[in-house]
Amino acid sequence: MTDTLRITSHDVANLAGVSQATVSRAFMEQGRISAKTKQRVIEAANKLGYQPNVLARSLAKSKSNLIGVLMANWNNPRLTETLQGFSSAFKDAGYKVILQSISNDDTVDDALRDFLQYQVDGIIVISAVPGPVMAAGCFQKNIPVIVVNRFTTGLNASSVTLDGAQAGRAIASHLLDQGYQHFALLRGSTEIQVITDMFYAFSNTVSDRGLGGQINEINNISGYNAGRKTVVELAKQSQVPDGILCSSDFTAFGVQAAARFDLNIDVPRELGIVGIGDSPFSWWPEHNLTTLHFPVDEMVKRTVDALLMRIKEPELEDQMISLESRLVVRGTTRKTEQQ
Amino acid sequence: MTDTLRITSHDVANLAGVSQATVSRAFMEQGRISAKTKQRVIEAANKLGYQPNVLARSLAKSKSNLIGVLMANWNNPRLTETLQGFSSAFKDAGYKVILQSISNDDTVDDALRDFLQYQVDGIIVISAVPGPVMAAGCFQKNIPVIVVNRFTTGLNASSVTLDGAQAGRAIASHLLDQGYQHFALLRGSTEIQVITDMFYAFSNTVSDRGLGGQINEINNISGYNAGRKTVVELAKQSQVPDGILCSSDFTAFGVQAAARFDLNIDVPRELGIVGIGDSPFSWWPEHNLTTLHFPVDEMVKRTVDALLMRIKEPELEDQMISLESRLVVRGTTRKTEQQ
DNA sequence: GTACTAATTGCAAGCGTATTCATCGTTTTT
DNA sequence: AAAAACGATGAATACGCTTGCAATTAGTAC
Repeated sequence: MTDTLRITSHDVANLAGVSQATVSRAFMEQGRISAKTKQRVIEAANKLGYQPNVLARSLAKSKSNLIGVLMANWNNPRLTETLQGFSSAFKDAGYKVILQSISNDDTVDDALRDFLQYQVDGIIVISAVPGPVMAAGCFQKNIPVIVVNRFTTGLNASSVTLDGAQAGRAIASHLLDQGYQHFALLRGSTEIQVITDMFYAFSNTVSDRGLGGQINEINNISGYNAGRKTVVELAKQSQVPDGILCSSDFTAFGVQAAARFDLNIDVPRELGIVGIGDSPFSWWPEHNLTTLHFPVDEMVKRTVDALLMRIKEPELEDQMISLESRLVVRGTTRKTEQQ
Repeated sequence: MTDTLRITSHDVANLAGVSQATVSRAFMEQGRISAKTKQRVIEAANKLGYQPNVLARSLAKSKSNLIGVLMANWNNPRLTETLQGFSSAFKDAGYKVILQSISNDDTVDDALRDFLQYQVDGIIVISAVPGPVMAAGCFQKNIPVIVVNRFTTGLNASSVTLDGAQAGRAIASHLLDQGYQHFALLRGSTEIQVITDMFYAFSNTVSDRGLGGQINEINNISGYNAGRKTVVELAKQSQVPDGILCSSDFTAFGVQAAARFDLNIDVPRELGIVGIGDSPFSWWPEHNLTTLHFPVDEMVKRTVDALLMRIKEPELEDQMISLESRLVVRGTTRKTEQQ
């Protein structure tokens, strides 16, 4: 095994007959160097197969060009798209993404600690919330943190989320317009602020209409089977609502299945179903789900812009960005033609 | 803004009254250091909020503990699960994952070049194949490359894939056992070796049975709409087969939709449909798809093991690992009871 | 208490690049 | 033609850590 490993700028310098500093300058954007020596250096580098060592560069510049991304939910297709978006967008901006996912035994803060050790220039947390201590640590080290898809406040971190209140109003309006009156609101964890906001706004909108609409809020329901079982249970108690809002598409699909396979309830005539996320297969005719659109591209863009801005100007304040989204009306809710 | 930034081992050394080298040893696994000074150092470090700089460590040790993962297909849920698996498994092994995804304009090799600049200790390429030049470059630098979900040979890279031939035989056997005879094989790109192997083995198995089974292979069909449209077209020409194997679940769902909504063909009686991937929602009763299981966990484990092994012992040879998988028989193919 | 060994600790030289400062050759100005 | 201004280059140092080597201390046996 011929050890051609580890070609450094010194090797290139020797071959090109210049100093190491000159090689360094040849590989920088704004390097003060004459065109022809640059040319010569590049040729020598190519001949040797030289690649600058980014780690050494990072050390020297005290800037890693690394962004730590923490992914806490791999089951939502729109969120994996978001992850993809981050990796592309940061690549275009000259950064690399270092990825971690949360497993059961380790916490958000452990992951953040690892990021700090790698000297990341910024941190994105998807669908989880950092602990206050760690968030303060990042703040003190001047490393911006942006929380995506979770609202959080008082934490030295920005956040980018859907506008839960706006969404709740939009969904309620649509359902009320279509004559639905008795609602069930199905959600998983009670600790997700955006959903809380959404359900709150939903309830308020229903009360404001003053038509005597009723609301039954059921927690800890998440996923297909849970959604399906819940509706069957409600039916057993003769408490089937005529409108169900689910905090995820998957739950909504389960609700739909209950109506279709278990209870023989006509959707959307007897029951309206609304999901959240606009999953890539929710438009398929076998589902045809009315669902809240999830603006992946905008979420990525706003997040990346905010983070890069903060990296460039550390004095900036945290932002709470909430994105408007629209309801995609399909076949699981009634639709008036004149709309 | 009190600039408490950049606490180094020197700062800790000062506070603890020891040398910087001692601080370094306190933070290493196998550091030759007495228990009580270690204790003292740790306390000082905590007081200052010190975190070792992994970049500097990597530079000094010529080992980055970084694994480059290149993701080329974000539409397949089983592959994003695989990505998640990699990030968890490498974390447990003391590595971090640096993630890149392929967009239209840039190539696999560009991404690999970036990985090399970050001095990664190993590279995983998911659903894409490196160019020969770059693969040779990695080999020369002694950085192991493993290609996942694509078979490739003669490239100084290992590969981990499904065993296409075994899968093709299993699927053909099942369909023939159930009396299907006229087949269509739908695939996307013709350049995926595993699918080629699968279709080849499928065809051979059909011929071997000698029942006069026919096979129509159709290329460049990928995704729901393409699958649906294709079957409708076949129907127009009265060439509807009685068994269809699709190179992805999504295509299979489209085929199912054509039968259900466009052509009113009875599945599985008149038409058997088989997908590949066992998508997380393929078991839902509205789909109930017979599909080839995708062994995510095993694929992750075999890949990680192979890569770590190669990092530890660079002399090892490349491996071509192919994983057996089983057909999950559900409602889109006939099922004999005595099975 | 002495001599010897083993365990700790400090010193200093890297790891590969960026960057300040001084030097030197060029070009422009008058 | 001399002075001034400028752009290109090299020498040297810093970035924060690891590690071989030497020096020191603690530990053991006699």
